[in-house]
Amino acid sequence: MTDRNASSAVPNGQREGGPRFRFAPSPTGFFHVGGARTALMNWALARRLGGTFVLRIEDTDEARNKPEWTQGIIDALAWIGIAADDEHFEGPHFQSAHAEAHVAAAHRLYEQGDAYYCDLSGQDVQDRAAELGITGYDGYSRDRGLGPAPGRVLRFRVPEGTTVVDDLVRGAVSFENSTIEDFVLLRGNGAPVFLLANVVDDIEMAITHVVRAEEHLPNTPKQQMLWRALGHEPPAWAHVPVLVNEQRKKLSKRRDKVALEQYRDEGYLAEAMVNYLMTLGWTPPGAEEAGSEIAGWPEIEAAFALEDVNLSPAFFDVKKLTAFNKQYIKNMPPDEFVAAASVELPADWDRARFAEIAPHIQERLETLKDVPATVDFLFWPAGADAEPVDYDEASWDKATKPEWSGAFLADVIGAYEALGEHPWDAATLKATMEDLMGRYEIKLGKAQALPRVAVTGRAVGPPLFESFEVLGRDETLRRLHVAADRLGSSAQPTGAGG
RNA sequence: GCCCCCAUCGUCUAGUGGCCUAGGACACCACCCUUUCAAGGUGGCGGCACGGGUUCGAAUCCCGUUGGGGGUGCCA
Repeated sequence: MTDRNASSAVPNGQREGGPRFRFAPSPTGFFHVGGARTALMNWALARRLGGTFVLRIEDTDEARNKPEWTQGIIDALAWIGIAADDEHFEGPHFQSAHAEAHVAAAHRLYEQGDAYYCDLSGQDVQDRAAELGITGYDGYSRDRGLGPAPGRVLRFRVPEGTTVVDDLVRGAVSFENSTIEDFVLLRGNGAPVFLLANVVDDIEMAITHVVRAEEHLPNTPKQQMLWRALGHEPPAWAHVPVLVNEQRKKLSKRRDKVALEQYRDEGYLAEAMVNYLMTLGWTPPGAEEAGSEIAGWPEIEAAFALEDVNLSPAFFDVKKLTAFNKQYIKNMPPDEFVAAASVELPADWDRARFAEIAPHIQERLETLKDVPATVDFLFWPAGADAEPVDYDEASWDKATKPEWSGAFLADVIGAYEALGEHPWDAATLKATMEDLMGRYEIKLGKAQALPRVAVTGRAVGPPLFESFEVLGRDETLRRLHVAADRLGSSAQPTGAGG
């Protein structure tokens, strides 16, 4: 069955203008990461092959779909680089606008004898199946010659034989037509179902390549029969594996975090998301030699091929996504990073001050959301009447544990104050502290512990001396004194001294 | 139940009969570097589901088993 000889070259029915791909989401409220992945694949192919990416909103389920969902889809696509104003982009088209064509096609099928009406209700079908010991519809009305009437559904007359689906990623997949029931085309109320609408629209829009998730594979033989019955050669099909969760179940919005928007809001970069999504089932060329799977869109677009897509479901691993995100943040141009990170900052935080510390935190972040907590100490109220530093007590305890800590802190304060008019810069601050270390026979790693907790409240953070420099002489010394006082008073009982 | 798909380290993958004593990435561990945390460097752990074939030779081809997934709507 793995006859993967179908080429990615345009198959039959190509019209001028190159191959036509399509992405046909239904507007259900948010954009699924799995949808993003298939959209990206279609986009890569459409652009490289000089074709078109058609966006079609499948909004035929009136029960749930609002105009804003459509805008949400367009925004989400734009976020991952699929721009509506790109020359390869077409749409959005709305399926609901073609309802008449769908119905007309159904009638044509009926006229041709490829479809017939049936007056059984869903319950009737179930009852008969139970009685006959079979599943699904048994073809009860096939030869009853019923005409259209309210309440009657129109069913496709599945022919005998075998239907072979030529899939670009899986090869030839064959289905025994006898296992496919006469499926519904028009509901009892006359409304067309997805299977039909989808095919009619694809034909109408001259789609040459249908690239979608594996869950649609079982629908494909039915759609292929429809294409033929409607007088057209089917398009090239390609079913890529689904994305699964840690339980290996298809990602679902009910139990899994699948909204693209959510990742965006949580500080993930579009480029990282795009790159990661494309590594699910596929590897950018040269990744092995480079020792990295990080690849920009141009590279991906130039190399992506359906034939190279892996066949098994892939686990959407947020940990790996996060690792990619960290890489991308680290590699951002500095000014771009400042701009992106600033969005996460409270309005009253001084942007200029943030820009000073930015280079020192850029390689320490997993997401943009981590920015505020990393630099917050620079924006705490300053001055004599400011609130006391909110120390992380565990860090404080550990930093004040060494018996020399209090004396060392006092020395640091003394030395820093002795700097007088000397520039308050990181290099000076570091050298000054290092001069003191000899007396205590400690290394910088230990020496900086208490000063760090004193000024930032925590045991970890951006490089210390740079932080002191950005914070400024007055506030740094003030916090150092506050800590010394706190240490002094707590040490009082045992009369600890220098 | 029935139909279809799939099966390489924990995860994502490279691999299309000999280059494989199976390579990379993420995660994890250790060490180095070091101003904490990161980053970087080095090393390590860890896999071809099982059983039959075919072949001089199989992770790669065939069959079966087992396991996983998807679909079975008058949803899309």
